[in-house]
Amino acid sequence: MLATAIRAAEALPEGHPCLDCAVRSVAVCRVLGCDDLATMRQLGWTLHLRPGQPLFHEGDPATRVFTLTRGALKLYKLLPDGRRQVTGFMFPGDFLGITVDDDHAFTVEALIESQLCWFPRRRFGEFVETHADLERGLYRLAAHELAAAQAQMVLLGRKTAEERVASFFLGLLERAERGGGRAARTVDLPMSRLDIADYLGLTKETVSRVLALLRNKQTIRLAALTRVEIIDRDALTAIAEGMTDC
Amino acid sequence: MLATAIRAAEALPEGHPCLDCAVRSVAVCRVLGCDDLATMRQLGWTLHLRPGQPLFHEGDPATRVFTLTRGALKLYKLLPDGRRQVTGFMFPGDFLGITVDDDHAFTVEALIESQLCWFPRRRFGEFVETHADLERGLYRLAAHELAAAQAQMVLLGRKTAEERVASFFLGLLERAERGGGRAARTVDLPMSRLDIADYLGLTKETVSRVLALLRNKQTIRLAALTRVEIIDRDALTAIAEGMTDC
DNA sequence: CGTTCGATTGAGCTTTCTCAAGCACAGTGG
DNA sequence: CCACTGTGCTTGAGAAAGCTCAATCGAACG
Repeated sequence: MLATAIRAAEALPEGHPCLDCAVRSVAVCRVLGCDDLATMRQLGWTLHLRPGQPLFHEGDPATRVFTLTRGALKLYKLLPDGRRQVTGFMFPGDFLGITVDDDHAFTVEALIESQLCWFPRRRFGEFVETHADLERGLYRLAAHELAAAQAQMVLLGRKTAEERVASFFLGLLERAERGGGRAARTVDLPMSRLDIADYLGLTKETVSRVLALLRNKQTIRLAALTRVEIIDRDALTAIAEGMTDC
Repeated sequence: MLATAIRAAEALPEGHPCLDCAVRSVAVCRVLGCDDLATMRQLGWTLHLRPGQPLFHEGDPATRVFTLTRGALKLYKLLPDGRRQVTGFMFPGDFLGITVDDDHAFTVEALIESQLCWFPRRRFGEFVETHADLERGLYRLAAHELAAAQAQMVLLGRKTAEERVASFFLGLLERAERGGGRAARTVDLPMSRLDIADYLGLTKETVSRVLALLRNKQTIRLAALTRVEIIDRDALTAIAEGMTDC
């Protein structure tokens, strides 16, 4: 199915306005498990974001659904006094539009130069209604995200700073492997230390200190500020699950 | 639709084996927005739990889906060393079975005497496939739970102990009002202080101390160990959103 | 009336936060 | 080519929120 979609995309001439849509639709289709690329392509529009640029804010009316095709996003919620909780990061192929409310429940902002494909929410909804497999894919996606959210609750409610950071790296690693299709040893960090801290329920200083700690333990190596090499994955897994001292 | 379902249930003679199923199906139907009660009734089975009795454990194969018809449940995940995160509580009418994995992602345990209606997962899946509206209801339910999980992430990652407890009470209050249909002033706490603590990412001692604090502030009153009266809901809301000192 | 178990209260401690200073790297202009 | 500057990262020291351990309380139950 994915192969079909890619072939369909490649059949278009370079620069053709539909090319991008097609490529992007591949992502939608891959995520939602839908095969009707032709229809998807007719509906889609393109959108670019610069680093730091918001896609929409918490409370904005949810009029569109998106698929991230290039770049990286952060999703977050704010408290009135400015405290922030990053609820997730998105990478190419990820779908953004699971909601039953009329308004968005969180803010989305680009971490780096990003490209998205979007569809009007209503038309997407109509399209989904005529494609039972897509509807099911949407449900599966929501169920999957729910499970991830529950794992994050364990992290935020019960893990130590070191365990949180270890879990974070492993999560990024698994995501990279899912996206890239093969085992990875390094992960990119398109987000700032503050973003990481706000995702893990810590402060940027604590994140920094734990990074230093893991570096001293030879568990990770900071290849660059925004690039971490996992030296000892087993150790990292043990730390992440709190099995260091029991 | 709900009225129809209830009438169908009441049409059966007292003690008839289908009565319970019918009543329970009302709950499933209410939650999932499905109207085909007759079919649901034919598929359902009954199950009772005593306080503290587990329904299933994290990692068990997910072979059934449930609707809670009476009582209250807690859902939790454990770390290897025993640390626990309660990811949610369930009350009558709540549906339990959102997963795409073969195994359960959390443990479920009865807080008090409880009654559930269950269906074999596979047969439920087949049934859902033939009822597009049910499939949509399932998606909406998952999306709703996802939003709730994200709100809980803010609580666990960024709120103070006082804010967490205030949010918890307001959540229970809203749930009670949704279930009861009218404004509520008191909430029952079928769970222990430890359960509350494990839900809020605190210790039972801290929960106890915050309870005393809110009591001294005249924001709540402890009508009994397991019953809280909300005296000043606005104040509680202000605390929950962190708007006390800004 | 005593026992038990959960809830509360108290005292000291630990982890993480806060605030502040120093560092490193990228971009800018002399 | 190199100092200048800004921004984000790191490191340090002290503070605080919440945790741990321990004692006490109190309601339910035999």
